[in-house]
Amino acid sequence: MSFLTILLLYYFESCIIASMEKAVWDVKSQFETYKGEAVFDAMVAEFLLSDGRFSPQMESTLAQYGVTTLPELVEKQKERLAGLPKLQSLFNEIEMPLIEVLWSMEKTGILLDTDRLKKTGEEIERAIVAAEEEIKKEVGFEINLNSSIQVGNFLAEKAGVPLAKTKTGRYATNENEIFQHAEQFPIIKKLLAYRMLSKLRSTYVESLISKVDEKGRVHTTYNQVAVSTGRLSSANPNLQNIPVTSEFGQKIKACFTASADHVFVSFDYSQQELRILAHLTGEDKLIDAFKNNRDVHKTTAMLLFNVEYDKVTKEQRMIAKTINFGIIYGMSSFGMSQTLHIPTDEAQKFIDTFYKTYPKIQIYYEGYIKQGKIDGFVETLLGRRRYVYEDPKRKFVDNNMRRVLINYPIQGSAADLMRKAMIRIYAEVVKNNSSVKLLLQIHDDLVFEVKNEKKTIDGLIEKVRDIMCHIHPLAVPIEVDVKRGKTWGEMEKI
DNA sequence: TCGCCTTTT
DNA sequence: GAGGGAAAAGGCGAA
Repeated sequence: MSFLTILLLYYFESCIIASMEKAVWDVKSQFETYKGEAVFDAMVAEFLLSDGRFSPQMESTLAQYGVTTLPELVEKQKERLAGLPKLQSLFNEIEMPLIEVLWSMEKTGILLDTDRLKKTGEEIERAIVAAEEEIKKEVGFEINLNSSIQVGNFLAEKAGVPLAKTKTGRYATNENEIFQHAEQFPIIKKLLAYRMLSKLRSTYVESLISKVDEKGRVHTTYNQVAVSTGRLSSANPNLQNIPVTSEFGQKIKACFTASADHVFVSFDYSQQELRILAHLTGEDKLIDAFKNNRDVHKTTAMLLFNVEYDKVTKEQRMIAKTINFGIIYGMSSFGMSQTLHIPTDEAQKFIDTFYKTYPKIQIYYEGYIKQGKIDGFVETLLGRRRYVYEDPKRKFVDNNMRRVLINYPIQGSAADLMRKAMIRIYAEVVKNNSSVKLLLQIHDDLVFEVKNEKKTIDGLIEKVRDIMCHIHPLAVPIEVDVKRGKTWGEMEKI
């Protein structure tokens, strides 16, 4: 057989394979129908190919490509992907295989102890009634505490609290705005307590109970194409924003329970975004800190305030932590001044000192933004793209775009690595193993339900940790914190 | 449907 | 001189 013949055969074979794939919009929502079949998800493809401003919609995508049916659309998407090798591999090796993983997680669901949640709900209810009574006594007339307009009017005009206005001219009553007057006006603390409880009741007690199936489990829906950085989102119910901070929040989380003879085991990437920052920028001081397993916020504080590592105070560490995360998000001096409650010029000084401390971070970002403007896009470690566009409706395009771009390679690469790890974990640990179920992903955290046997748990920990830590080697070691517990609210580090 | 507020990572 | 942390979901009031 000549070389040409082989090439031709290869060409025809790939055409046949390509033409056998079924063109589908949103495979996951109809997974039972297409299970085991070769499919091409046009929605998922369009998520990679589009400019990232909106989630892809079928009607408008068809119109945009000037076609009327899915096979015509897919043909054109394939042509585009063929010219973009990195995106093509991302599509074939990450995005398409992820569909089954998410489908499986959704279908499995998580057991909710509704009796316990109802009791917690009653406790919250009592606290709400008490708070409401106290507040209403002080207000002196009928008021709906859930109405920010009524509350704003009362605080500003009756109680005399000096409140700022929102952009639409109402009084701003958000926590950040009113908390600064809490000492002078004690009603504010009661109001904030009421708000927290009321939020817990409506969003996390009543709504969760209504979503339990006949087996006592709740099933979220993961959206693979909602977030341009490549993070997942979770809805109906959203299990990615279950409370963690307050005491009642913990109690709600403790109502998510492992089934009989099972436990939860969770794996949490530790400081993953800052490790990726160290990797992308090659900043030696940050790399050293991670290599030597030092506290990264403390390290920044040490360099920023020019003190010994062991002499860093709590407050210095807190400031350093704010700056570390602020840099990741492209925070402005104003944003930082709000968070730290300091003047903007002081915040600006911290930022300048940060960049002087870590010069390679500044050099990296200058080159990265410049290249992004030249190419018209920026990309993550695995080649996910964010196109640089200008929104004519917004005034300060450059600043906003800049913030988006600065955050993108960090959050996006972290999301890439998590997606890749989930696929390997599913294939190697979950799919053909009835003792292990993958239930949840909360951005840098995976939660499994595992048969409560030492051998199974130990095996899972070894395997999952190995996959997560070595999924894409960086210039710094990757670390994963492992926890276990009978409920999601009572996980203990192991 | 929009605006405000709150929750998470 | 404005307007300023990244990205989501969702409840509720007001219109």
